[in-house]
Amino acid sequence: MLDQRLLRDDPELIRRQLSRRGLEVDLTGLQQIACQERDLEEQRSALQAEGNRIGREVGQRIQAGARPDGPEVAELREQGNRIKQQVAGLEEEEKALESRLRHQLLELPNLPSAQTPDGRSEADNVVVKTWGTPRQGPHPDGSPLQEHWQIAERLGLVDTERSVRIAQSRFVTLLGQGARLERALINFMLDRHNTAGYREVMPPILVNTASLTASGQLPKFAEESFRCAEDDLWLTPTAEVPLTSLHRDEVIPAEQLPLRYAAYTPCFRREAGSYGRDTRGLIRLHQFNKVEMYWFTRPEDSQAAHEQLTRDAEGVLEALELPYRRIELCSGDLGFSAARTYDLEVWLAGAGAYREISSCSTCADFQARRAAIRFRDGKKTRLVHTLNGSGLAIGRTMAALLEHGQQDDGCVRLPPSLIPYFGADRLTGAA
RNA sequence: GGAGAGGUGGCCGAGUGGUCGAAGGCGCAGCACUGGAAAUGCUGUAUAGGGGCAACUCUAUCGAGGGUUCGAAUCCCUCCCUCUCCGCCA
Repeated sequence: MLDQRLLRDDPELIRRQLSRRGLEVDLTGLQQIACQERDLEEQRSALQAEGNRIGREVGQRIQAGARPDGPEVAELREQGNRIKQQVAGLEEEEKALESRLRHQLLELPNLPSAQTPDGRSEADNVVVKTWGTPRQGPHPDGSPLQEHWQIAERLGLVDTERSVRIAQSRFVTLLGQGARLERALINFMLDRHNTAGYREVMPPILVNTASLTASGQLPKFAEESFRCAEDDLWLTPTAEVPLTSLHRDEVIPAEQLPLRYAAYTPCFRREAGSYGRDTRGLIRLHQFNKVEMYWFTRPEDSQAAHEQLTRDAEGVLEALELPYRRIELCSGDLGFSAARTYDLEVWLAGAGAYREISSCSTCADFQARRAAIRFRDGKKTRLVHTLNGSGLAIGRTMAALLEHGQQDDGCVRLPPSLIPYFGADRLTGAA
């Protein structure tokens, strides 16, 4: 959420920054509401001060011997009642304005950071670096490299047809070595992050409306999440949601910062409006597994933290020997809560394309303001900065491993770092 | 699901209509004392919003929301949460 004071003082700055996202908004109305609300508050609190004074005086007179039902007390009562009515009227107006203001502010995305490059769409994103050598087909025997879903089905790692029976399309059932590899990847990543100093978290994956609002999924993107209608609970679309709310409404002691967490959770997304896209395989599912990293930092540390967070995600890809590149998102392609984002794209050898596997963002104080997460800075409290990054999306990691490690004898070789977790150096489809 | 108890400041805990943002204690910070520390003493120590360059000041907040009253932590209503016991259950 954007700062109300900034809205009152410099709406032009907000307008300019939002237009970098391709969002043209007229903020004059909103600014007026904000100022009007502040004026009302001033009037109201002055009246309340007067009312408090009268209340005190009644008490004093009665204690000094005045009769509670005498004329002088009755006069004060009369005044008190008048003020009470006026206050009630002002309060009502104020509440109405406040709620309008809040609702509209909750709909506005974060301001892009000064470092974020300008641009209108995905096409304007910037390749920051590439790592590793993308494997190009075909196999030595001349047969083309396969896509991960072909390999997965051939080796019996997944069962798509039966998944529809159990749930719907866009769900997957992992079997045998497929299930085992998924589990190995989760453990591998969590252990890695643990060693790097992230505290492991296993949060609830049903989250309430306040949590989704705090991290920015609500109110604007309600159609993206699955909802349990009878319970004010939603299936979390990412561990970012419970991790943000882990410290919602808290004041964190400054010496505890930065706080770093890593959580594995299943993630649930309705993927509304993506009909026909990525219909095969593990790329786009209603339910997928992900290990998420999350930082709470002092504002002055968040930029360095963003680099470190991204490096930590890259470290997972490097340990798995998967070629990737780092993309910096342009202002027009930023997610709702992000001020600045690096996407990591892994090379899918069979598809012959880079595919997003991690998104590492700093949200500056945007989520912290929604979630009221502060830290103590001397005498004052200030908003923290929050950062999140996938480390990594498990299904997409498996896809990349299958495509990257496929051999012409039909099996899939795994990187050495994964062998202790998986218990074998290759997938053969036996078991 | 049934029965009971309870939600007060960073923590413990007092407070059943009047000047209470709230006694007392703990903790924390500063100062004094000390060679240094402990102990002791003194002082200070909530959050949010508004006004002011500032000192400071106004308003709100005792789980949340509503009500009664000139005045509510205290009385009334609704809701939420926590704990204990019973039942059920991975």
